[in-house]
Amino acid sequence: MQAMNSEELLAFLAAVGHAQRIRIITELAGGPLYVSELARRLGVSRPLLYMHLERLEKAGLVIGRLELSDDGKALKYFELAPFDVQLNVDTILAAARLGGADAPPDGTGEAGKHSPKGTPQ
Amino acid sequence: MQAMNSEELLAFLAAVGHAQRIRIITELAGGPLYVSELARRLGVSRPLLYMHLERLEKAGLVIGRLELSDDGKALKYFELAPFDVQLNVDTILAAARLGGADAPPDGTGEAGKHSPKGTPQ
DNA sequence: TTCACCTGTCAGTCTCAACTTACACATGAA
DNA sequence: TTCATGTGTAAGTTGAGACTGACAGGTGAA
Repeated sequence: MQAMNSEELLAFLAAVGHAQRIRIITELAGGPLYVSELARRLGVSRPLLYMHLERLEKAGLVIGRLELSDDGKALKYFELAPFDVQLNVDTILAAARLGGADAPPDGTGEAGKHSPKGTPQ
Repeated sequence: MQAMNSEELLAFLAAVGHAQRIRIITELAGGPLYVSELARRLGVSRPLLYMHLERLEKAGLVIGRLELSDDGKALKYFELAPFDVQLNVDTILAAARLGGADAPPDGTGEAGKHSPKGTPQ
């Protein structure tokens, strides 16, 4: 979970930055749940929940596994993946330096320019 | 920057979770810049940049101030606000507990339920 | 007066994520 | 066979955010 590039960081932030998905995380914090049960608890349609879970899984926030219940039914369980991300200027800059989708094509982003008053150009 | 509720956390995450705004943060990390100059550096239209900056400001990530340059021109400078957010299951749960826009109407979200195999209902 | 800067905002278009409805397909139990 | 349960996906609609272009205003300098 350390040193993600800007692409991964973006996926992570976009995944967590949504009310429904925060609720999913909150619910899964109590332990693994299968999709239909989770949908019932949240009052959300199953296809919609699938989309959110897919997004969370791609971002590495949840892990899904197909499990066979005692009575032979296939249940898709999801559980929280451990994650811990520090978010400040330094970590964002570090991610940007690692490149990724949104990295500027040219290295025009040197730090330390500070020109709050001098005529810029 | 500590103990934000789910609403604030969501605003923060949604603000940072966007490629363009990550680039804005990256650029502002080098020091304050006024809008037109920033727009030029990023190759972004000014109205669009305004929207992003507005969003970042509402989330408390940047601070804008109108400044008068030496030759009497009004320049709108933006600079990074200090921020440091830890993102893991605990901090998200803590934010959810503080309530906010996405908080569930009923307190159905107690942790510690763990029913991965027992018949849920 | 005109030019080259700047701020600020409005009215659009467009794209994509979010969301709904509906289907096909399994299983075990009545 | 039918019902209630589950998975998985393929349509569609919709709504919000992202983005563009054009405007109105201000300044100082040529």
